[in-house]
Amino acid sequence: MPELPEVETIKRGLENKIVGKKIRDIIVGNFKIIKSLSKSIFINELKNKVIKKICRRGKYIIIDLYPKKNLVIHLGMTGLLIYPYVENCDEIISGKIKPKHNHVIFNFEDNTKLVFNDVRRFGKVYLVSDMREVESINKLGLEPLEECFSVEAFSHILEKKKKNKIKSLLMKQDIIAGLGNIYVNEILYRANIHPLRQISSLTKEESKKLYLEIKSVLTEAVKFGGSTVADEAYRDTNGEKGKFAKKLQIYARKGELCKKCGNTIEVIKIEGRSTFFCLHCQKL
DNA sequence: AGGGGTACCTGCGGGC
DNA sequence: TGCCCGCAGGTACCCC
Repeated sequence: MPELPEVETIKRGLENKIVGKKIRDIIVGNFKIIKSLSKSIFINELKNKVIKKICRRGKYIIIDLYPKKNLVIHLGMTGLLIYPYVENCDEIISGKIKPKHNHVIFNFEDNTKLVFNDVRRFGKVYLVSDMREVESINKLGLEPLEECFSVEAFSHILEKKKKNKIKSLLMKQDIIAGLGNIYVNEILYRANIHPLRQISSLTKEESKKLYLEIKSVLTEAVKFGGSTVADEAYRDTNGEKGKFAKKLQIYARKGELCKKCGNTIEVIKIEGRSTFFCLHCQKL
């Protein structure tokens, strides 16, 4: 699912709409989604809390509540946050969003609802008093769109991880937080680097180009509200598709012709994930 | 340390 | 038409 641009789009959507609202009650349809607390505690703790602030870290959405608690949401592959959720909006938005996959419903005091819907149920919801309780967030690496992700920081990472294949490295959340399969494919294509290249083989120019493409692909994707590939699940909080999909030049384009050189786009599996590339533009 | 496999889920499209 | 297979934006855990 959602990688950094999609999660950032959802975060911005919620920010404009639910900050300041008070939670009246919660309906949890599937407790397997809820981590780190019993269901009754989860529901009781959330009642009467006010949404104070919304942040993003990697692919996580962090909702600060008052009195102090943090609601942390990871969308997995197919998680969605829909607001405002109204009866039958599933059909209006898209046949893809089925009410039977509404796993958590937040009812606000003004009678509006925020719905967490997730077909495949890989998503996770945590409620904690301290962010340090969410182990996986502690381990996240640099935020690629923040200043901390500088050319120097990136060179330092490459230096430390020389033996990795470049695609494997970019996919690691504990190194750079927020990249996933779509954007890694896209970034490597634009940087003309084969996904299986050993990091130690990258020239200075290639590393620099790669750094710039990470920043520019993500920035542009955020600007376009992320990517909804073909007719897949991702939607923003209003149920709208991400408009960056039509800008994707390599992802899911097996057999099509490379826009730069006209060669046929190939696909291989790397660590179990489909990896698309043009062997002419991205030499091994 | 890095690489591979599997598991967690549902739904869709293709091949037969 | 139906069944089986492989595939899908992620992560965690196991093994070598």
